[in-house]
Amino acid sequence: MDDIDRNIIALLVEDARRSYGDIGSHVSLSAPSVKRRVDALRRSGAIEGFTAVLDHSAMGDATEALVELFYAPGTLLDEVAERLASHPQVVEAWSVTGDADAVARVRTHGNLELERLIMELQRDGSVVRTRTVVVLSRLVSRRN
Amino acid sequence: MDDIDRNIIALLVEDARRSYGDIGSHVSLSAPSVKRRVDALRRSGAIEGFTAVLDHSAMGDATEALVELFYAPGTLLDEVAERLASHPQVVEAWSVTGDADAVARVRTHGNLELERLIMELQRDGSVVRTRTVVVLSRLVSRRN
DNA sequence: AGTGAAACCAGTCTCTC
DNA sequence: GAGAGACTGGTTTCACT
Repeated sequence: MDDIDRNIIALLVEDARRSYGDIGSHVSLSAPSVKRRVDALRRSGAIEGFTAVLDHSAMGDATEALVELFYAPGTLLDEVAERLASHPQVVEAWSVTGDADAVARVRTHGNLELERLIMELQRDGSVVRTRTVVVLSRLVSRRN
Repeated sequence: MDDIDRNIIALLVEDARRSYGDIGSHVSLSAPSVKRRVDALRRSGAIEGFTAVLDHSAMGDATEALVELFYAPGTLLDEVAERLASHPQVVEAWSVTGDADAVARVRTHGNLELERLIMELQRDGSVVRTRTVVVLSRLVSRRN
């Protein structure tokens, strides 16, 4: 992983559909060389894949929230992760320090669906309590 | 925006470097038709772009945290957004309901840089208080 | 909105350095 | 590790439906 690799990654973060030749002209390398490096970066796991960046508000998912989750003592993380992942509205979730045990970032069509989701999360065994903050607006959103 | 568009979007979220022909064979459309739909989805803003998904822990950014920010009354959101965006470690930030005014998701090389970042955020005018939870592990991470 | 044909461009492989 | 060249396959435009 050298500066050229980091440069290639930056170019692919900016636009994942760039051609190898185009990337090569930015980093002074031929297309095959760029392909070899990108293949290596994917194999090493530094690049996990390529995805489309969506405008969810333009697609009906207008409500975002952070749900803090409090679990009963002795609850297993894998179990928690599995239950959270089973809800398609849970976009991201982390196990955290602090008074809550985990935080889930969720996206729903509106407050009604958010309310229903929170109740479902509370019914998923071992959840003792939740505390939700609703996202009013997105202040920063970096592509990486 | 019909079911075919939603299908095309799902395929591009899964792999943004898929060819139009490949997408077409999944949605029973020719490559040129798929291209026109993708162009339209980009123009409408539903698709904001295409990016590489990185493994940040494999690249030295091992520490993630959520920093709750409390601002002085009357602080302007645009100002807050600009100041947060000026720190490259701030990956995402939202204005939220609840007792905190905003939450920033940050990524640093380690606890030392996190500590320094929190102190810098506190020095950015109008910040009255911060409260930080450190991410212990990633439980769910959906690509969308 | 869609298709198929055609020209053009990009991806990928092998070989050589 | 990198480039050149050749082959394969993808992208894009156009005429047509």
